[in-house]
Amino acid sequence: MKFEALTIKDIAKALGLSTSTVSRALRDSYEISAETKKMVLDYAEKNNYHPNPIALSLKERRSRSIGVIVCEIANSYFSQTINGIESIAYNNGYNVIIAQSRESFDREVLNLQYLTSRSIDGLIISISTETTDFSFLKELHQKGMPIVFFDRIVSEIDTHKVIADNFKGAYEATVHLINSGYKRIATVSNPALLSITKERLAGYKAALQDHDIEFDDKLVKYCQHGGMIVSEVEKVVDELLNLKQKPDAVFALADKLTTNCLRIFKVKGIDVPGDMGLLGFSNTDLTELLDPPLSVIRQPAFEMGEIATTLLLQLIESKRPVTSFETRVLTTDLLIRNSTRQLNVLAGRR
Amino acid sequence: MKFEALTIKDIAKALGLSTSTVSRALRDSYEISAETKKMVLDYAEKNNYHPNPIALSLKERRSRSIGVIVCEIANSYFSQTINGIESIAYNNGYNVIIAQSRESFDREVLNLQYLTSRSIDGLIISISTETTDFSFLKELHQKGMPIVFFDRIVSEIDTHKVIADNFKGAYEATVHLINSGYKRIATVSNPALLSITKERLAGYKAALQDHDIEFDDKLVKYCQHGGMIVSEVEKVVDELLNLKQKPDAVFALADKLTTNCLRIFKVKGIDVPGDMGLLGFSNTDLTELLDPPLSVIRQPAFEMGEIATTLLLQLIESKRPVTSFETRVLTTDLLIRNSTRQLNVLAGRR
DNA sequence: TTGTATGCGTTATCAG
DNA sequence: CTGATAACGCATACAA
Repeated sequence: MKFEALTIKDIAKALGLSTSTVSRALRDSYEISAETKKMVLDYAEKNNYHPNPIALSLKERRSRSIGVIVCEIANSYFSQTINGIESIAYNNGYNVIIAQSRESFDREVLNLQYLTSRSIDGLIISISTETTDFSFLKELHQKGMPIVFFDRIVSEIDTHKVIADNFKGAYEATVHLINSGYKRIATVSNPALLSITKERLAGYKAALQDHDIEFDDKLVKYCQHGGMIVSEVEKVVDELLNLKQKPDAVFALADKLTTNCLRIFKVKGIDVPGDMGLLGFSNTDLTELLDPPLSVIRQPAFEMGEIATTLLLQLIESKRPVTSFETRVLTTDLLIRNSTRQLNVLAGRR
Repeated sequence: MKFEALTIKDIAKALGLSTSTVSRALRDSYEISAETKKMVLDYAEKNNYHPNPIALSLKERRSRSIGVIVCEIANSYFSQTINGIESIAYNNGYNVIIAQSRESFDREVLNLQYLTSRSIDGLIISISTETTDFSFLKELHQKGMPIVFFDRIVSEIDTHKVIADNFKGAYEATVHLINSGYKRIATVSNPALLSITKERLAGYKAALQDHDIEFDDKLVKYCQHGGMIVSEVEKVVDELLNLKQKPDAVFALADKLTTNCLRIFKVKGIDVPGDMGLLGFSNTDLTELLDPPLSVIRQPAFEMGEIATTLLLQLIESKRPVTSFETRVLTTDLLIRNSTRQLNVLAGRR
């Protein structure tokens, strides 16, 4: 008892018409008589006819689906972004096909190959921490595949991009740490080559400079796998703690890094913010409920997903090749959690 | 400069062969001479040929993609499940198409209509809180669409199901609350008709009974929208707090409900676990870092996604109609967080 | 061993 | 107003 969907041909046979007549009737063509139209429409309605999207895709050379590649779905920032993507895609009749790179370049390329070659109309991607070779993406872009980058962008490829104002976010966060009395602020970050890392570190450095604090590159630590592996974060935290001149605060430059730093501090019995200040980028909606309530920089993930999708659909549906691309920069929110405890500690510190 | 992929026809023309020869050569058919095969393969390789998946889908009447409908992606439990789903799908060459019902029955049906009618080969779904009419799903199932339910299942439809042992999880959690000294344990739960609600409430009731605590239905509160709206949770918490005989603990029966209860208690200045015990189902990986560290029941979300997908692929790829379906029940983990503070409070309570 | 013809479901083009 | 036919890209039964 195999699933056999009703086709236009079935309707034609049942009604003694030709397929083209049925097709036109269904599309409400002006050249079909009212009665034929009604007959077809009624029959289609009653028998729950739906055009076969795959046949349509073949004909129209478009699949009405967009591919999304992120490193990991189970990450607040990315799942919120996908939420926004799905929201716009759904409203415009597009499917969203999800793939995860799991921070692996190889998987990213495989996903790319897999999704492309005509099965997606466009691509929204945030590249993996490992990716330094953009030739595949470049080629894809040159072949005419509409691409929108978000978060971890590839600056060399000229297309729409959606990012948070990472510079400003990091700047404000660093200033907040400085104003809270911290003097030696370390960073735990993603790989150095990632766009977000560069932008955030630049903001951090600018804030230090504006407050006459000397930049010390021993205080900048990188996690090659973006904090996916806890031990990796633990290693760099240990390195920081073993420095001759220990830092008094950590600025974590990504979601997983922030929460994993907190986790490691807890395990090691390091009191936050007593022994060590902590602030980081994070999009979980639980940061205010943490112990201590953690001040965080939050990215407008949902909106970023919405905007990326809107831009992508513009690219997909534009008749002429698009020549001018934009980079949307959204503001981040610095959410300051002033637990009483934190205030006391900070007061004592000053 | 439009994206024009290489087709089998192009290769045939370029090499002076017929399309069928090329097709067979590419599929490594035994009836093609080694030299022709090599010529075709080399040309395809050099020109980066990829078969058009849409044409393949039309021919084979399968899209090699599976649909996933959940209420919300940006929910730890569901994003973890999708992680597992994507993992298995990827390894088997299937696309994952995501759709969100946002706890709305109408959207769920629209998604269903949208994804089906031949554009997906199978469906993995956890129904929305609103859904009480399963006729659409039933019809789909009868038409032969392979379906696997997970988490919020539809017991009336006979197909594979993947659930956590909600009864046992809730039982153990309730027992833990009882053993911690709580005597009047309220529940905040999803709508009563949801499978998970029934199973969890049954576990809760059984635990009460086994410990000679009378069940009081005034202590059972439902949130129609699954805690998507904070105010909804706040309302039922208020109702509980206004009871003549106030509860001394809350057992939250779902992810969002748990964290939102904690959030509301914080806002209201209710100390957990001093003024009010709290324990709930939750899959965020931050519960141990919360204030207080929250004991939770965790579902094996990733594995559930993996198993659901494995079962679905079996259904899809089985030649004969499958007649015997199974319900996989995975054990939950009760993660007990014994903060010193909590221990003191509980010691004082006894 | 290779080529020709057909069909998957749909729409567009051309006839009638 | 309606019908026949070709085409989208591919695989395959059938011919050669």
